[in-house]
Amino acid sequence: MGKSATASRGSKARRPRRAMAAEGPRAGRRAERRQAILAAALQEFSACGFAAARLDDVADAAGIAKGTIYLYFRDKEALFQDLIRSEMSPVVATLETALALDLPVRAVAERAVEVFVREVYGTSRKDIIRLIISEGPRFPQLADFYYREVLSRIIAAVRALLARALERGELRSDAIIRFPQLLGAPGIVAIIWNGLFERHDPLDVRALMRAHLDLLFGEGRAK
Amino acid sequence: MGKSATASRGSKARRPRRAMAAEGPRAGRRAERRQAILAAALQEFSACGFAAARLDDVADAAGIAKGTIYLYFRDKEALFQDLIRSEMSPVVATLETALALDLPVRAVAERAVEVFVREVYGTSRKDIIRLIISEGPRFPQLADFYYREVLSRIIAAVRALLARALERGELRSDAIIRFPQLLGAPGIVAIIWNGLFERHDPLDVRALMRAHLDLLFGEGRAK
Amino acid sequence: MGKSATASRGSKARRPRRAMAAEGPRAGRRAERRQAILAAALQEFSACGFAAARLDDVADAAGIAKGTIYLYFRDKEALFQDLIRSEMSPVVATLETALALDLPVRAVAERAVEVFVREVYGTSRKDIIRLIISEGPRFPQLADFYYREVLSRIIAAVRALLARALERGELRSDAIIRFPQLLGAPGIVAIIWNGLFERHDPLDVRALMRAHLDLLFGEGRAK
Amino acid sequence: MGKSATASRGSKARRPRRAMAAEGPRAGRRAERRQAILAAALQEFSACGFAAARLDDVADAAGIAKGTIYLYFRDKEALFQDLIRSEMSPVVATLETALALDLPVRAVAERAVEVFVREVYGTSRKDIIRLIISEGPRFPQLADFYYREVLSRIIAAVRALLARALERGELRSDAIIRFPQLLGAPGIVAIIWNGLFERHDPLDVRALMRAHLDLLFGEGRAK
DNA sequence: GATGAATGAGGGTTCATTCAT
DNA sequence: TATGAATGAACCCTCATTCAT
Repeated sequence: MGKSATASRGSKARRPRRAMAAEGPRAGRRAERRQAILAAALQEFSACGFAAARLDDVADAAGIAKGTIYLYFRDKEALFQDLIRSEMSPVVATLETALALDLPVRAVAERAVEVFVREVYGTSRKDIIRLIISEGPRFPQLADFYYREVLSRIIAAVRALLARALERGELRSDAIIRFPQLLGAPGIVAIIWNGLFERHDPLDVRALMRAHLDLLFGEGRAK
Repeated sequence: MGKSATASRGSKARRPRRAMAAEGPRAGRRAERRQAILAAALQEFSACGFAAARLDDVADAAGIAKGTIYLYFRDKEALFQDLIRSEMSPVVATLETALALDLPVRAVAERAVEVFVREVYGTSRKDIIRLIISEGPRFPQLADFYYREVLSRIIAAVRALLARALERGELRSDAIIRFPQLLGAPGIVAIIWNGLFERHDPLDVRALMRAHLDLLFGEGRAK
Repeated sequence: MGKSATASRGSKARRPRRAMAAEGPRAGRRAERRQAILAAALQEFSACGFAAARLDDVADAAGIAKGTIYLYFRDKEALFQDLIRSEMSPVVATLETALALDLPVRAVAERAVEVFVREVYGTSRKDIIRLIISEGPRFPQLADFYYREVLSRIIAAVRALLARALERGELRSDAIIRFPQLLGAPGIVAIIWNGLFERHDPLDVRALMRAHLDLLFGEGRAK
Repeated sequence: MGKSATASRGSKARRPRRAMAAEGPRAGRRAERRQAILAAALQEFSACGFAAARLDDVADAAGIAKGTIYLYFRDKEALFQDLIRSEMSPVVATLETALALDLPVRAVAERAVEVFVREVYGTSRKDIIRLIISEGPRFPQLADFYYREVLSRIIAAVRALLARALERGELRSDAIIRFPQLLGAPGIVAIIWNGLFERHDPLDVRALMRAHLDLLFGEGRAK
């Protein structure tokens, strides 16, 4: 991630407090470490929750010393919040793009399902969502951020899509426009189910979400 | 003496606090206190999560001394699990009853929505469900219990209801029979939304769930 | 999360504090601290017994923070056991050497008495023995260790010595070969007496043990 | 123990603060309970030591409620000290009598051994001695009491016996007069051994003590 | 920068002691 | 007198955070 080459500085110069990640071999190394810590943090926070996760274990998993974490993050909470923030943003654009396609709703919806399954449910972002659900109530800033940067944007895109569909007569009712949450509900439920009951009763997410689309739009296949 | 198995301390089976539950003035007082502790615990666990909740605060909220908790619960975890178990069981029967009514699906579904809104969403049981979602992954026993005693029973009742409906031609498709989770999805989403985004964008649960029913069964009103 | 086995917390094998013991400036400092803690622990455990000793006081006496103890010892019990083990082992070799000398029994015995008085009775090892006597019944592992690493080796050395003496006709009877404990008995009694009645009736250990040897071997002086 | 019959009082009379255990059915019951508590306390203190013994367990073992203990003993320490005091006194007289017999030392010594084995080693008094050894250093009053009421009296009796023996030429030396502790040493060692190493290497006390007498007085049998 | 030893506040749990019944 | 529920101080242990190297 961004490991471009810059002029290596004369080795005696006082190192310049890193004003803003000027790209250099140093900056590259720095970004790598940051990523390693975030990855380890995701692992630990997912497994234990915020309060019970131990920075000791994060450091171990990242292959660094405990103190080093504090060179990259102010404290445990900053690490946690940065983690959440950094993971979700990228997927939004992809979803927005998928939802903006000028196709029949059903087709768009199926693509969005694909994106969700591939980019969220099938990756560690699923765990990020779980963390937001679990810890969000204790971290209002986080919920705020998530609402502002992720949810509201997706909801807006969904609303636009559905408005188009309504005009074209592709929608049975306006219920889902008033409550676009309903479109994402099976995704949320799948993530929760996966965390709690997978071993009692495994769930086929894709099938679940397709079934949901069938209910919303009728049985017709699209694409 | 802690966890290592070396220091021998004759294995005095911890005497089982209260074998008898003969109703007496004592038993009444006891049950009251137990309830007070559970109520306080719900408050604390909901607010902080299991790990971060402090028994000191539970005691304060219950108006008792810290040590008293241990007269009623073996330890923090037992308190937590007892809390979950004791709160959820009662509602199951009510839901089962509602779902067993021999009426059109839509009518039954609306009644179930009512039960949910009144008995779960409108009460602290909503917080219990949040706790199960948040802490369940770290307490497999809890998830097991919840699946066995609550979910599987409700799902069975839902399936029975839907099978009846299918025979009568009241169902557009069998999708929801294959994934009865879809029926509960809006409830779950509402609870989560309530915890995270209520202040950005309040949600009318009843309307949300009605809208969902409209999507599933068509716009027709029932009852 | 304590003792119950329910809350799952991935079994992160506690990383083994210090694998390497390569002598460095760090290792030296480390060993010093360890010794300081052990010395403080001896003081506290001797004064209060295992159960009543407070790690807070150990830390104070060692001039460190409470938490630091746990960087060197797993828990209170490990500290206790390590203390016992580390203090007693060194003296065994010295005693074995003294007992293996090819001299008349009486002479050897007198040297052993000297070793005991100088290396045990006159040092804090006396307190270690008191601790073994007091706490051993509650710490079978400790009694086992002590029997295996200390007592049985001394007894074997004593038996060898006495067997030689018996052949040479230096022994009045074989009684003491059957019960080599009798040779050490005055040492034990002296330690106990010292702890209990020193202020009522001080005891001259050396004289006591010499008198005992007189009884066992006759009045003859040796050396 | 002292269950004599007195006039039972009219049941309305204010109970008279029990000035001094006036013998009555009440007093008898009281003494019984006291004994039960002491017996239970001996069990617990022996098994766990003073600090680790729990009054809860004492109460359970005595078949009474925890609070009741405080009707008979001021606090945990008083219970402990009363326990030690009450158990040892009786045996002193017996030993004094045995030691005062006008027989050859060896014979007297053998009788004393018998008394010890029967009245101490074979009974729970052995545990009392263990407790004095273990806890005495932390309870100076106890050591004082024990020295005054038990040890000094036995030592005096032993000295008198040995003085007689010396006059009659039954003694090889005066060593044992100077250190009468030597006579009891095997008893002490046996008690300690029993607590620590019995399962590694069981000990025949009687044989041990006889062997010791052989060493002190020569092989001759007596009686 | 990186390290990891050290810190010490904090929280779960125990248990001697009290007191209302 | 007897009870046993209730108390709360005390203590072990953890872990986020700091800082000398």
